[in-house]
Amino acid sequence: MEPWRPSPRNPMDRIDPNTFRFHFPNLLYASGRKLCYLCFQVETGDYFSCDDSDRGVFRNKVHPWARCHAEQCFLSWFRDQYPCRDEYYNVTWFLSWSPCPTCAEEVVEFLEEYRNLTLSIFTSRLYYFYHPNYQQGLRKLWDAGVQLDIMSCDDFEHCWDNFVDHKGMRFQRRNLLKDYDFLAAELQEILR
DNA sequence: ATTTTCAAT
Repeated sequence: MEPWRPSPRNPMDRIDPNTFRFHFPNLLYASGRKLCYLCFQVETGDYFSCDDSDRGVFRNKVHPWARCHAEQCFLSWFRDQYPCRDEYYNVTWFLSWSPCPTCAEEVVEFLEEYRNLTLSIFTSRLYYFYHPNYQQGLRKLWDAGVQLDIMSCDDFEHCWDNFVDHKGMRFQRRNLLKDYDFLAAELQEILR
């Protein structure tokens, strides 16, 4: 039987403001956030100019026969969209949940394919951070040269401006930074 | 501070 492979799908353009406010806060107790959002930007070439970056949003897919984490959706989309492996790429992710160990492995393989690609991950929350194998997944990313950080106020504002269908509404931090300090300390501890 | 989270005993 053929293993199921996630097929590239088009990313969303923008997230609904309420979806952003529900799914993105730095919460330690993130009850009900049973989805993961990934906002990305891809800059190409020698000059990483922000003006012509490719942007979009992925969410994990759930099918009766298979699942696809948001990161896997991105990776398969990227391989399809940017087949050139030698080009210089600067990729940034803003994630609502940090990658699971499987996705971390797949990202490391992806970075081995694209030798001139740099990846920065800003995550709002740490997914199962107290499980050793999840911690190890994050360390593998770090060791592979991925920049890893907890989403800060500036990151939230950047996402609001670029990935949220804000219809002119001004950015408000509200509870977005609620457990930032705890999560940032925890991430430092994991990567130490 | 310590838990239920890329849904499902």
